[in-house]
Parts: sequence; structure tokens; C-alpha cells
Amino acid sequence: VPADGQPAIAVDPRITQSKHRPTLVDVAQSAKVAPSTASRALQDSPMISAATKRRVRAAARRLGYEPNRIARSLRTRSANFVGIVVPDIGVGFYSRVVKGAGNVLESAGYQMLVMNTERQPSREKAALQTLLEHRVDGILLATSGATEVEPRVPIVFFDNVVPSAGVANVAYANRDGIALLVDHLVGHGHSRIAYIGGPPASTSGSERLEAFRAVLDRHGLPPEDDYVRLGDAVWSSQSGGAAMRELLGLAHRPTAVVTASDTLALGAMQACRQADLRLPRDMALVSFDDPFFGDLLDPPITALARKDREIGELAASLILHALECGSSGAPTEVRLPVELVVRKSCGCG
Amino acid sequence: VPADGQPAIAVDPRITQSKHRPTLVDVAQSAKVAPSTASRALQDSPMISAATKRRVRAAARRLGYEPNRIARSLRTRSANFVGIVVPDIGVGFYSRVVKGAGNVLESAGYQMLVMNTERQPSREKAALQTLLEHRVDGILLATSGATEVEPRVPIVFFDNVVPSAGVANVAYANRDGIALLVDHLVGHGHSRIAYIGGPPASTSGSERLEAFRAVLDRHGLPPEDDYVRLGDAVWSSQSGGAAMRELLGLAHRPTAVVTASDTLALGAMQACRQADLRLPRDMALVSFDDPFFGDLLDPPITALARKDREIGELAASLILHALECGSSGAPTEVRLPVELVVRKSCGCG
DNA sequence: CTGAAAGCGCTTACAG
DNA sequence: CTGAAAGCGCTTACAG
Repeated sequence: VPADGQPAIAVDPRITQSKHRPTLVDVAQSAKVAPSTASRALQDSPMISAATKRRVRAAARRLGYEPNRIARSLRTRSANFVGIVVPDIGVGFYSRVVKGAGNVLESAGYQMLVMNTERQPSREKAALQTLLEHRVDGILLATSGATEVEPRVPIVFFDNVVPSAGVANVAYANRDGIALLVDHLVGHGHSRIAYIGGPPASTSGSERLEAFRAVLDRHGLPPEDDYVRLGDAVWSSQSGGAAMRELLGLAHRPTAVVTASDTLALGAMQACRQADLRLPRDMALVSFDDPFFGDLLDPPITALARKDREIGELAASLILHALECGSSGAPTEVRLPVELVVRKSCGCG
Repeated sequence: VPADGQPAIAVDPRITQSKHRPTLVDVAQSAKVAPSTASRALQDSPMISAATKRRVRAAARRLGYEPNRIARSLRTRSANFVGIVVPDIGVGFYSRVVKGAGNVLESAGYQMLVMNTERQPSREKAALQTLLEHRVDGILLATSGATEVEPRVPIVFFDNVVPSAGVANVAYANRDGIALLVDHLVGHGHSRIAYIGGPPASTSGSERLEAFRAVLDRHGLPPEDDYVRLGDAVWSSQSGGAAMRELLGLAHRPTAVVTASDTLALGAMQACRQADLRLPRDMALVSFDDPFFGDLLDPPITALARKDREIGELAASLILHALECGSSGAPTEVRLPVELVVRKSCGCG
């Protein structure tokens, strides 16, 4: 125990504690400058002489100094964090979005806080709350419910668009995509075209469904309620398979099917295989999202090219823009153009 | 501008600033208690009377108070963060590990900081540094190089094992897996069995390769250098395809191939298709990692069942254990048991 | 060019 | 049961 009045430096317990991580004060003492000078030197401030900078840097290296970002964030009132919340990080689409966003954010000096909600509204709410408590500078949100968020920080919605909320929205051009798919099937001469989609709770669900009906109408094909089947909330392959089985059980069977996602398509293909149907001979099938290695499936599937990573990159760029320039005016809405990859499941080749 | 000596409360500029986020001091003032009392009340400390707690909570709600975790972390000297660094979050394996780890960590009250390195050693080093600066409590690391890390915090290695480092290692039972695969092909009567693997720089690369040679030896099959081909550093399907083409070009062609990953297998299958070979008639193929919807491939592939999420859950549990109980003694090594999923590419069915 | 001082928003001994 | 005070590790006006 140090006697009162004794200089603190000589007996600083921090030096003796083996587990102590050096602080800026330690560096400053070691370099014989004030903490403020050490701080500026490590920031390479123009206020500091070259010689001093060298001394401070040497001291920092010698001590193995690692700046404490927590303290820095508290002081500067900016964590340099952007949160991203996704329904299921295990799903390829979301993990690729996260990847794209992470790269853009990192090169701008931001850290990304990934929150996985498992599609539970309660977890989404909690995730948002946690992000706010961590004082993130902005949020990238693929909401799986209609969470009404009071934007205390800029928000960019992706995948599931929330019109006129946040600073921006990013999603695929759903209507164009469905049009491409249906047009192609019509080009093959199909007129009994069915649709296996996701529930309309999400943007992708509602827009794709709506577009399917609209495009059929444009072609003068009568709407057939039996031909529209919706899968479960997670767009599972199981529900895609179930939908296909229902379609196959119909008296007046469709000759072609559009699925609104890769998982739905995969489930539908399994169902066809189990029913001993040959694609595309007995049934044509095209899908919105191209499955991973869709060219290796039996048959290779005709689908829309993936640009998942770009969605993440775009969303990140938009939040960065809002952080740097301030969010002004109405939210931007960005739609990623789609592109048809023609393979064999449609009847081509 | 407030006159000196005037009570601060009446003119507190924070109240007038519209963008000000309420602090604990605001809550305390509103509830007419000391900040320390407010802090304890919100922590539901037994020291505080029920009536006071109620008042404080009401004030917090009224003001829309969100505790500042940055300040909390600085004060308690624990960020309640665990970092996880992966070579490529866009790859299914890693995203599922992240998912598993995240769920375990979250239910233990930790936040997860995901770092994506794109397999660049420099980015991995930077990621580790960043994590340390954020004062994470522990790290989950799938290193893509032999990063020698001085563990200032507990580390659990996964995927790529670093023996006798960190507090624990988690990986698939690589040797058992390869044995299962080769044994099955031998059971089909194959004796000319080739191997398409990843480079031995990683645990999965070296252990699987080594096991392949050992199992061949166990079966009394002569080692054939031409039959062993290694893909590129990312185990790309392109390199798997190239390897398969080399194999097909051999004078004394193999009759069966073991691939060390799903991507390698997929590339190899593409190469076979391009060469107009029929699987499994012209060539049997089995794979270590089961591709996504491997049952829908042409032909359905025989492979080892995936337990990626479990690897993440295990790694997270191990780091949690180390954080709570302290890391004692030699690092634990956990090997996830493997399981053969028999389909048709091997020649069955 | 350098330093002393204040303060970011919490928590936690310590005292009552 | 409650409060006053110190301090986590930084940064940044302010003064010299």
C-alpha cells in the first residue's frame, strides 16, 4: 500500500498487475509527454512535431498499446458502428447481403453489428433496441414484420421495403422479374401457368404475387385461383413441395409453374421427382431466385440471376451517404434490375 | 445563456436540444433521486425500495431512456462482446456457424462482432486488432493462415484447428469422414479411387488428404500420385472442375472420386457433364460436405451430413465456458462426429 | 508545438 | 434504503 503523498508513479499498481492493458496515460508517461499530446501524436495530428510523434509511437509499440475504442466512442459520441438485422443469417441471400454490406462499411471505417432474428418479431424488436443502446450510427434492416420503428438513427430498409420510411429502400425489381419469367413461359406456348409464392406479408411476397396476376392479365390469360399457391412464412422448400403436390392433384393441371424463390423451386422439384414427373417434359418450372449451382440441378433451372451482394453494397452505400450528408427529403427507393438466366427447366435446350 | 449561479436544472440546455438522447442523469432528475439510485433501480438491485424502482422506471419510460452501453462497458471494463472472424461469410458453412454461435452467445447476454476476412491474412490481422481494440471478451477464429496470435483474450479456434493454442478447438472429424467415404467406394468394388482436395494449408486440407492416403493404405490399395489433385486456396468449384478434367485426361483413369468439399464436388460434376460422362455409371463420386439440396442434383450426391450450425454452437459454448470459469490447462479439442448420407452418385440405388 | 482540465455516461465502493 | 464522489480511458476546446 503506497504511503500518502508518495508519488503515484513509483508505486502505480497498474505496472505491477500483469493483466493490465496499457492505456494512453501509460504511453504518455513512457514517452514523457502529456496524455493530450500522446493522443494527438497517435492521431497523426498536424499540431505535433515529427520528433514527438516518433517518440510516442515508439512508446506505444514498446508497451503493446491498443487504443480503447470504447473510451474513444464515449468521448466522441460516435461508435462508428452500423447495425444490420436479418431474418436468418443462415440463408444464402442474407449472408451474401451481409458480406456485401460489410465490405463497403469496413472500407469506410465502420464496424458492422450483425443481428439475427430468426424471423421472430420479438427478437427483431430486441435487436433494434440493442443496436440503439450500442449507439450505432445507422441501421440496415430487413424487417420480417411491419415493425414500426421511430428512427432515432438513419435506417435503410432492404429486401422487405417499407415505403416512405427510413432514408432509403433497396430491393429487387420484383415486378420486372416476374414479368421476365412469365413472358418466357408464354413464349414456350404455355397458357396454364401456376404460381408458387411466399405469403404477401413481405414486399417480395406481395409484389411478386401481384405481378404474376398482372402479367397473366396482360397476356390475356384468365386468372385461375387454383393455380396460385402460397408457401409458409419462411418460404420453405417443404411448403414449396406441398404446393406443387396440390397443383399436381388438380383435375385441370397446370403445364408450367413459376416459383417466387429458390427454396420454393427446390421443394417443388423434389415433389415432381417423387411424383415421377419429368421436368420440363411433364412440367415446366422457372424460379425467381437462382439456386446455388442451379446449373447442376436435374434439370438445370431457368431463373433470375442473383445480385444479393449488390443489395448489401447498395444498402451500405446509402446509409453511408445519409451519415455523411444527412438524410434529406423523401426516402430513396432503389430497385436492382433483374436478368433471366435461361437453362433447361423451362423447356429450352 | 444561463447566468452563473443559476440552478442548472431550470436552464439545462440538454432539455431544449431536440436531438439530445436522455441520460441516466435525466432519468434521475425526473424521478427526483440520485443518479446512483436510478442506476440501481434500473438494474433491479435489491438495495432499492419497490416504490423508488417504480418511480425510476416510470421516468425512464417517460423520457424514452435507452441506456448507453458504451458508457457502461467503459465503466465495467467489459464490453460483453465476442468476436467471430471467418474467411468468407458468404459461404454457407461459415454463415451457418455464425448463426449457431450467435444464438448461443445471444442467449448468454453477449453480442457478436462478425469479421469477414475474404481470406486475406492482412485483413485477418486487422480484424483481430479491431476486435482487441473493441475489448471483446473472447474470440471465435477460423484462421485462413497460420496467424500466430498472442491470446490477450480467450480464443476458440474452429474449422482450422491450431493445436495447443487458444482455449479450445472445434472441427469435423476429418479422418473419420474420409474413411467413411473411401470405405463406401471400396464397398462398391472400386480400386482406382482418386481424391480432389483443398490445399494442406488448412486443417481440413491436410487432415483429409492425409486420411485419404491412410485409408487407401489400410485397404491395401497402392498410392497413385496422379490420383491426388488439390484445388485452389478457396476450394473453388472452378478448381474442382479443373482437377476433374486432369483426372479424366489420365491414361489410366480412376473409376471413382472423393472430393473434400461440396464446391469441389460441384465443379467436378460440371466437368463430368461437359465431358459427357454419366455419373455414377462412368464415374462414381462422393463428397465430404453435403451440398445444399444435394438430393436434387443429377445424380443425387452421396456425402457427409452437415452439422455446421453445431460447430458454431459448440465454439460459442466453449468460449462462454472459458469466460465464466477461466481457461485452465491444455486446450480442449472437440471433433464433431460425421455421418454418411447415401444417395446415388456413389453407385447405390 | 505542448499541456492542464473538463467531460462523455455510466457503475460501484463508501458513507450515512 | 439513498446519495456524493470517484473513475473507466479517451479527446478536445482552451490557454500558453
